This record gives sequence, C-alpha cells and structure tokens, in this order.
Amino acid sequence: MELCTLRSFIAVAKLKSFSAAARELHIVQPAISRQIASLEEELGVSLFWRNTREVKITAAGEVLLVEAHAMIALEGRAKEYTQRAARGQAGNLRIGYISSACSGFIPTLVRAYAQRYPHVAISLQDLTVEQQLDAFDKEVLT
Amino acid sequence: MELCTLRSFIAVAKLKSFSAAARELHIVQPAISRQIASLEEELGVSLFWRNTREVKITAAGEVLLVEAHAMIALEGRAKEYTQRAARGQAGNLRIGYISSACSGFIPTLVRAYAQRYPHVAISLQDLTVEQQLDAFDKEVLT
DNA sequence: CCAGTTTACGGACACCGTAAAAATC
DNA sequence: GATTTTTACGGTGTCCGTAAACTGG
Repeated sequence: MELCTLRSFIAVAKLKSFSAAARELHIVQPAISRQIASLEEELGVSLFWRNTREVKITAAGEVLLVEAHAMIALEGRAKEYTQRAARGQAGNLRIGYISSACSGFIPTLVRAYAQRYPHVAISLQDLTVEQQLDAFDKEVLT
Repeated sequence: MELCTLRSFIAVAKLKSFSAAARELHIVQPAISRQIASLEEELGVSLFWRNTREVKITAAGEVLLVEAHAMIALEGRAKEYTQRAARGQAGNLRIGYISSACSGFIPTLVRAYAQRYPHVAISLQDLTVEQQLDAFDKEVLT
C-alpha cells in the first residue's frame, strides 16, 4: 500500500468516478483503473462497486477511506513538523545553565521562546561548566 | 513521500546503519543510500549525519521518525479494518424489523452480535414491510 | 587497510499513455 | 449509440543490483 495509490482511491471516492479522478490527478483514466484494481487485489477486498454508469463505494471502502484520509493528513503533518524541526522550530531544546550566574533572565527568555515555537520541548538543567562541556562532547549535533 | 521509503528510513534509524538496514529489508545497501538521499531532498532536510564510521539521526530525523512510525502503524490498521469490514465484521449494520412480529428475540441477537464484532455500528429501525422493501431498493449493497 | 557510504552504470521491471474492446444505460 | 470502465500493448522512466570510487578511523 502506497500513498500515491491512496490518493487515487480518495479522488475516486470523492468524485464517484474513475475518469473524473483521473482528470483531477492529471493522469489518464486507465491508470486509475489499474491502481484501484491493484489496491483491491492487495487487500483482497472490493472497494467500489462499479459499472459503466455509476461508481459506488462499498462498506469496506468507506472504512479504508477514513484511514486513507488519516494517512494523507499524517503525511502532510510529518513533512511540516520535520521541516520545522530542521529550522530549529521544533524538537528538543536542552539548556544547560549556571543558576548562580543567570538566575534572572533565563525564565524570561525561555517563556518568550516557548510562546513563539510551541512545538519545541524545552528542558533546563542546572550544570557546572565542566558538566556543560561534557554534555556537549557526548551529544554533538549537526 | 512513500511508505516503502519510510520503511527504509525507520530501519536505518533503528539499526543506525545503512548496510544493516539493507540486510534487514533484503535489498542492497546503495538502494538504501538512494532512498534516504531522495527523502532528504524531497523534504529539503538532513535526516542523518553520517560518515563511514557512524550514522546518527538528526533532530529533524527524530521528529520524522515518530511520524513515520505512526504512518506505518496506520497502514496496518487500515488494512486490518478494511479486511474486517469486508468480512462483515465492521461497518454499519442496519436492521429493519417489525416490532409486533419479533419483539422478543431481536435484542438478544443484537447484543450477541455487538459483543462479537465490536467494530460494527448497529442501528435498529422499526419498519413496515413496505418500508423495508423501499429501503432495500434505495440502498442496495454488494 | 578496512568497513561503510556514495557514485556510476547497465538492465529489468513497473507504470504510464495510447488504442481498442466490453459493458451498461 | 454514447459514455465509462476494462483490457491490451508499446515505450519510457524509475529503481534495483553490480561494481568501482571515496571517506574516515
């Protein structure tokens, strides 16, 4: 099962037509036929009942449709979160600091950052200078 | 982004090695290299930091890993639910009955069925014979 | 050097697009 | 008979596998 196949499946379910789905996806209609057929074969399940006049989704197709939508949505989220993480706007931000030296402004800084980048998990650690250097050694990032 | 690519990505992340992932997936190692590279190119994001000695996932890679696992899990669920639905063990079961004729055993039947197939949404409708025939006409299933 | 990743290259398989056939109204 | 799906077929593109080059310890 691949996402491109599911996209075709969703289009057919939405438009109730193989040819209309093909137009929407900018491919030819036999390609849609083949993709749906192979998906049905892979699952061993009939997803649409169709003849030359109408296309009707089956009960099993309805079930798959819900899951397919979820998977496509998840794909978009995965892409977005990953790219956001790469820009430093998500992931984990671990801050080692010396409490005595900067007890005042760290909370303000962290609060502002957290508000701006809500997807970042932040952890604060009160470390000595030696501990900080050691931590850097152990976990060097790109 | 395709699921087969994500499977390779997950294998590399798990084993921290391109060649080990290749062995696990029964393909050759250059294929893994290409898939990861194309995934990184598609996202515009570096997913692993690697040299000939070690493979280390990046922060962005960690984020994608979580989503990738979710997508693969969703795929399995989609397959299972769909096949279950095709066997009549999920979906919607709508029962039209005549209350006067079988007021006694319907509840027992339904309760037993619901216990056996928890994924089925059941709705009961008290219909006359004409209404039942009409309902069949309007919503013929496979 | 050695183990592992990347790059280069040749070939096979899958998938698309065109075209014809089948089917349903 | 017209429209839509299915099937058949030829071709191209993608992706795999083999082999060689590169990289870092």
